[in-house]
Amino acid sequence: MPQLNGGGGDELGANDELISFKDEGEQEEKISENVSAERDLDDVKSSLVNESENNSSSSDSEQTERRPQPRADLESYEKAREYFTEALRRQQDGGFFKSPHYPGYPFLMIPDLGNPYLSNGALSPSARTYLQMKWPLLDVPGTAALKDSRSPTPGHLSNKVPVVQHAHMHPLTPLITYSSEHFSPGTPPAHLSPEILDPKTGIPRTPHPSELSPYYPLSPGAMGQIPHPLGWLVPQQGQPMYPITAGGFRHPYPALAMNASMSSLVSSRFSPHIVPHHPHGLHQTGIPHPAIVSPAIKQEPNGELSPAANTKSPVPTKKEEDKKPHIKKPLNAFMLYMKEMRAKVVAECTLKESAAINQILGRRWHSLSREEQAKYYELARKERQLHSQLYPGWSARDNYGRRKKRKRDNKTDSTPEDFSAGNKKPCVQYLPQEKMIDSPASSHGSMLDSPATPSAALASPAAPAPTHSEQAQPLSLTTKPDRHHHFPLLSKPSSSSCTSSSSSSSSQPTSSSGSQSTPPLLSRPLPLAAFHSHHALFQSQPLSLVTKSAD
DNA sequence: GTACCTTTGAAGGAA
DNA sequence: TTCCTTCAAAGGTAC
Repeated sequence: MPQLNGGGGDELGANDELISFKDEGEQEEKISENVSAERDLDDVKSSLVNESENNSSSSDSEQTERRPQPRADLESYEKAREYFTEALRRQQDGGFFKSPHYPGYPFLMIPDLGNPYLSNGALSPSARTYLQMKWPLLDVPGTAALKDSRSPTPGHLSNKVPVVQHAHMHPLTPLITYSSEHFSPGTPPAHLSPEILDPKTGIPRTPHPSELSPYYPLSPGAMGQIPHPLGWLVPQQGQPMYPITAGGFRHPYPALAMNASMSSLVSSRFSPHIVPHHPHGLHQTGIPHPAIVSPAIKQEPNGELSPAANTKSPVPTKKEEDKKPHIKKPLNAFMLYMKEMRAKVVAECTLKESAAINQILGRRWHSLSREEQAKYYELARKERQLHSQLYPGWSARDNYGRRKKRKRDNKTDSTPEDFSAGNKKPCVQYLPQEKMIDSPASSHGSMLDSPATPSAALASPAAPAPTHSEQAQPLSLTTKPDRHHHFPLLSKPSSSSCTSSSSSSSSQPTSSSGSQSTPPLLSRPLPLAAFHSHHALFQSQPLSLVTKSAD
C-alpha cells in the first residue's frame, strides 16, 4: 500500500494512516494527551453510566461477565469472545494496541501476497506487530488463503477459503454476528473443526457448540450457503458469488480470494447467498445473506432467484429490479468500529437503545488513537475495494429509495419557515464562534481522518490535509463539528436531556444538511437510559470544550 | 409492522 | 469544488 510505503521506516505503521494527525508534532503530542484524557473521560462516563444504571462495573471483561445476559446465544458469544480476548491480550502484552479493536478482521492486515497495498510486500512494522501480536492466527490464515488461491476452481477455492475457517477460529469477530443472525444452530462442517483449534495461539479453540453452531450450522456440502463472515467471498460450490456480472465477476473474484485480507473482508459482509445462480439450490435453505438482501426474496418466499440476479441485465425490468438482490453499501470505518464495539458498550452501559449507544460509540470513535482509527479506515478501504471489485457495476445510488424518506426529510421540506429560519440563524452565528475552522473540517476533517481515497490519506501520510488544523483534534470528542451537526456533541446531550430543548433546538438546526440530526433531537426525548448516558457524557464534555478552546 | 433515532463515513448528484 | 442527500448497522421506541 502506498501509505505504508510512503511512511517508510518505523513510521510506516504509526504515522501513515491519518493525515490529519501528522500536521504538527506538538499537536500530536497534545492529541495523545487529549486522547488519553478522552479515554479517561470515556471511562468515567462509562463508570458513571454504569453506576447510575448498573452498580456493577469495573473492567470491561468483568462487566461483560457481570452484565445482564440479554440473550443466551449472545452470552455464549460474549464469553467466548472474552475468553479469546483475554488470551490475545496476554499474548499481546505490548499494549501498542490496547484493545482488540478489530477482532472482526483478524487477518486483514496480513501482509499477504495479494495485498495490493503493499507494493513491496513489506508491511509496516506497526502493522506487522499488530498482526502478530494481535492476531497470531493470522499466519495460518494467510497460508491457508494461499492454498485456497491455488485451488483450481474458484468456487472450490472459495469454499475452502480459509477465511471461513478463520472466522471460526476467531469467534471474537463481531462481524460474525451477521451469521449468527441468519443461521440456525447446527453442527459445524467437519473440515472446519481442525481449523478451529488454533495451534499458534495455543488457545484451546474449543468448538463451543454455542459459539459455533450459530455460525456454522451447515453441513460441509452446504458450506456455500453459510454466510460465514469470511466465507461469503468465496463463491459457493463454484457458483458465482454475486449477482452482478456473473461472468465478469468470476475471474476477478478468485484473485480476491487469494488475498487473505480481502477474503476476510468479503466474508465479513458480502456473501453470495443470494446469488442468483444457485445451481445447488442452496438458497432454499432460506438463509438470508446479511450483505445481500433481496427484498424480492423476502417478499416472495416461493420466488425463485430472479434471473436478473444471475446476470445483471443492462436494462432490467421493474420486476427484475425488484427482484435484484440488494447489495448493501460497504461499511465505513465507523460502522466497522460500531459493529465491533457495540456489544462492549452495551455491556458496559446496559443501554439497549442504539441511538444512545451510537452516541457513545461516536464519542469513543473520536477518542480512538489515530492508529486505532487507521485500522478501521484501512479495513473500510479494503472493504470498499473488495466491494467495488465484487460489484463493479454497483453504485451507492442503486440503494437509494430503498428506504422510505425519513420523517425529518419531510419535516425539513415542510418545515415551517420560522422553524428553519430560527434554526439556521443561530447556527450560522454559532458556528463561527464555535468552530469556523472546524466546520469545513467537520465533514472534511473526518474525511481527512478517513481518507476518502485510501491511497490519498493512508497512502500518503505526508499528504497533508492542508486545511485541517482541526485534524489535530480528531481525537477530541468535540472536534467533530460535523457536517450534519454543527454543534459539538456537547450540545446534543443538553438539548436532548434537556432542560430547554427549545433553546437548544433553535441552535441546532444549524446542520447544513439539516436533514439529519436536528429534528430528531427535538422531536424525541431520549429515554431515561439515554439520558443517563448523555448526562455522563455531558459531564465529561466540559473538558473537551476546554481543550478545544485552549486550542 | 414499520419508521425513527443516533452515530460517522462514503458516494454521488446538484449547483 | 462545494454542498447536500442517502445509505450503511443496530435495536429500543413510537406510531
